[in-house]
Amino acid sequence: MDLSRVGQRLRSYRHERNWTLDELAARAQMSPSTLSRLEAGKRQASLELLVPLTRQLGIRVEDLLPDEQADPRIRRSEIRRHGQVMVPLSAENAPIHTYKITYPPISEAPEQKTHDGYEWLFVISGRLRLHLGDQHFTLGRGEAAEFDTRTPHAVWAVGKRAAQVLSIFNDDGERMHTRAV
Amino acid sequence: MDLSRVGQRLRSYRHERNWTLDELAARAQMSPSTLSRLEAGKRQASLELLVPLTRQLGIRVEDLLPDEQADPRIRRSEIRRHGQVMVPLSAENAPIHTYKITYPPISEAPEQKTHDGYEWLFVISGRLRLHLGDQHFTLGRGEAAEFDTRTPHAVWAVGKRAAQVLSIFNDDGERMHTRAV
DNA sequence: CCACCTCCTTGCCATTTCCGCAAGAGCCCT
DNA sequence: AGGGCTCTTGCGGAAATGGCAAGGAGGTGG
Repeated sequence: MDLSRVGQRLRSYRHERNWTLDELAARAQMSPSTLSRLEAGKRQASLELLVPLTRQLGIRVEDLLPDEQADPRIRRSEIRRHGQVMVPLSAENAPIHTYKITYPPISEAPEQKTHDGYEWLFVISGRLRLHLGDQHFTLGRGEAAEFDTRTPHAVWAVGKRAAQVLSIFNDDGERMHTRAV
Repeated sequence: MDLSRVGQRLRSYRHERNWTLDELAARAQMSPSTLSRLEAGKRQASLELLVPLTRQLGIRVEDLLPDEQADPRIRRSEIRRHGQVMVPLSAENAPIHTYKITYPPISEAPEQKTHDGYEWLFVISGRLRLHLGDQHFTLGRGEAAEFDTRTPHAVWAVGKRAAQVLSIFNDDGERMHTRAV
């Protein structure tokens, strides 16, 4: 993010209004020299200075920052729970949740769980055991499955290695491809 | 504007994401102690610090400021031109422009001008002379007029006193009350 | 050409703020 | 008790701050 032009933008907003340095400085309750240096980029742009100025100019702080495509990269922390490592691959507020989940191999089936939602998963590596109600499945690398999570289900890795799984699910009980977009 | 809670908001956004101080500080390339003090309000909130943080958190700088009803007061400088004093009474980006204009009395009619737009005016005090194409009018206190500014027109004060006029106009050639809102 | 005005910039410098480091406080879990 | 995790804070050299006042730059009028 380029902050070097903040002062210039500030100045151009001031000029648009035909305000002098002294006038804006007085309205924003700071000395003209401070404002001059701020506009010239010779002072740090702190909120203490910027907020009164943007208020007087009728603009938002964001208006002083360069337009920027929102960063599309997902930057969330992995979540560790019951030995699983879940790496979120979608935004927190996204309608569909995507995770890469690493299941450690365990010898006994965990308890089956039930909740609203629909899940799709793909086995990247390892062998995955899926209990879905009374039915039992084993999925190898490259295999995929989808199921309604309102059915009691349990998922874990079998064998020696952990299983890496790409998991996509949503919160309500509908199939994902029928969701309104 | 209350800036004292900026740090608290920052912290709550971080907590929403279950990020530790060290994690966010590393992502935003600052030391944990700096971030700690910033969140505690013991450091000035400069853009240098805030912008990387808000980028990492996926929020805007404005999200750290208290919601505030936009100040409805118009705060613009008067414009002086040809001896006229124009006090803007509406925002710069408003669809309709409103001014209180003080016309100094002059003895000769200024040149008639033509431009796109529609104008409505009201005489607050003084006597106003209006030339509109071939037609000549004099307006006293309390009188109003409206005309298409594509017609050649000239406005000035006559008599000894300046005339104060409330003037409302828009930029295009339509009547104001027919504008789409 | 000089005086004057307005607008803005900048050197000065006492004072404040910054900020990384490392110690340690508080908390939870075993 | 001990260890791990998270966060806070004292310290001190370094950097930034900001009001004042001098002065530069540009325009206008005598």
